[in-house]
Amino acid sequence: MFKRYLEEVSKTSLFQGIDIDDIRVMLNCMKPRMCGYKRNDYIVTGGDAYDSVGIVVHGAATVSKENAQGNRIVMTILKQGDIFGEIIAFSSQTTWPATVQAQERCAVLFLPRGKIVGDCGCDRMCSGHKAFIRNFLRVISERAIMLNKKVEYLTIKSMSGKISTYLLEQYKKQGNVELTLPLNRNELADFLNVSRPSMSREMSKMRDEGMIEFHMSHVKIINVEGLVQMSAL
Amino acid sequence: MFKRYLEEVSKTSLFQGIDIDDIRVMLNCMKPRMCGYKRNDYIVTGGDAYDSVGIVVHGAATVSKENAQGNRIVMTILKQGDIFGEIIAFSSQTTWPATVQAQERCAVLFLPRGKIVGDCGCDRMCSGHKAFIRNFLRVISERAIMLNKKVEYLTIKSMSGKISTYLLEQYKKQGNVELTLPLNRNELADFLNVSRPSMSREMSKMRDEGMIEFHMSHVKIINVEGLVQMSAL
DNA sequence: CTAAGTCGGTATCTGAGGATACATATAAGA
DNA sequence: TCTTATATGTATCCTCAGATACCGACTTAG
Repeated sequence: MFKRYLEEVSKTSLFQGIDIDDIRVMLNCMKPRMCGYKRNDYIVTGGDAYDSVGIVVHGAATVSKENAQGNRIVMTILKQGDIFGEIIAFSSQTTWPATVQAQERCAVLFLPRGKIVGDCGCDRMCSGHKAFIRNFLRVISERAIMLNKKVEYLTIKSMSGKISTYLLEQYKKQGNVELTLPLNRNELADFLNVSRPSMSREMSKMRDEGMIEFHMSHVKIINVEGLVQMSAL
Repeated sequence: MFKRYLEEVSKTSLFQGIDIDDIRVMLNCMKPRMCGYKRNDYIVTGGDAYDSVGIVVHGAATVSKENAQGNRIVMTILKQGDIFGEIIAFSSQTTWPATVQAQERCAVLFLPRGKIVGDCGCDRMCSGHKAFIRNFLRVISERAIMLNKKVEYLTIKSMSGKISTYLLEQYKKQGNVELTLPLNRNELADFLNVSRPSMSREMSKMRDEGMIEFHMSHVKIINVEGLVQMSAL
């Protein structure tokens, strides 16, 4: 039944490093639900009863939320292999906090929340199950770490602080004062939760002060110490 | 060996709902390390090698981080029963991201990260182990959900938006337009990441506009619709 | 009962950064 | 190649909220 997508499933973060035969056994054990959707179909709707983690085995979907007014805000885009609903699987939450909608024809595998930590028939853990649980823990942990980082950025008050913190982090990650930013100005402004023109203004100011040089996505840090200084504001 | 603290351990979120005899078996199985500290001792230092989840079984400790400048910022205070290091246990992170320091004489139980999903000797899951794993998943999930909520608040630009969102959430939770705020003004301002006087000013403005009434921790919502309107800004 | 501390509201001043509009530069397409 | 769309830099204006100071209301300790 799931044969067709076994390949895709094995590539997802949740099944990473698990033998494909074990995955077959586990899927039989967990009794997942496979659903197909066409463009613009609602996969899950915010407020609906929650009972399963979703895996996009094919296609793409958008995760959106609407505020009290009814303005819809797209939060992320799910691609093949991405999962959704994993954070609330083990919480006391009983409804979907957001809406997931098919961006194109797509297929989704739903794993019942209760079956994840082996409430399934098999007494002993199926052989891949431990790895699966470890993967699940890893996925949630990484989400929490990512959110934590986001909170850190949002908590920085001044814009120069945000920008220099971001640049220093990239510097640390890329190990070179000549950086290639992975985000364009719009995305970066969005990530730092500031307006694009203001960010440009600030970056130009930093350039005038001799802290950095830049052209499009290329940034060169001139004064590391100065940036460190600014990052604390 | 751990008998003395078995009672405390059984009350922590990680061991919630597990039979005390099972806990004893599990502790033998997981080979945790029990350490005692006196006031101001460093329990773990940011940057040190990470290998275990910590449980404060007695006393209190502070979690702090220092920025590039060297300014130390206290992030949370751990009380008896609280755990730390749980978010990175299953990530690829290998060092402690923050420093934990004893605020008073205290005792900490360290559970090796590798032993949590039963790499221990016992082939089959010890009977309480599934519940333990489920608890662990719940704890991390709830942390992620909390962080997610925090991000949502921090992302709201205007102060009136933050305040009305907060009040509406409390309204929803308490089910009554007459609210009792669980935070005092300082804490609330801190949570919303704004300055206290500005918040007071804004709340007074909302009162003058006939949206709310308040006195100390008691707030009465007069115009729910109006608040909904504001929460979108 | 006084003194010192804590908590909350208010007023004034100021500046960081948002909104907007527009110019330029790069990329994509016809 | 010329055209169109998208990304980026810049200038102007103006608002929102931070900093600071101060007052009054309560609380707690001596």
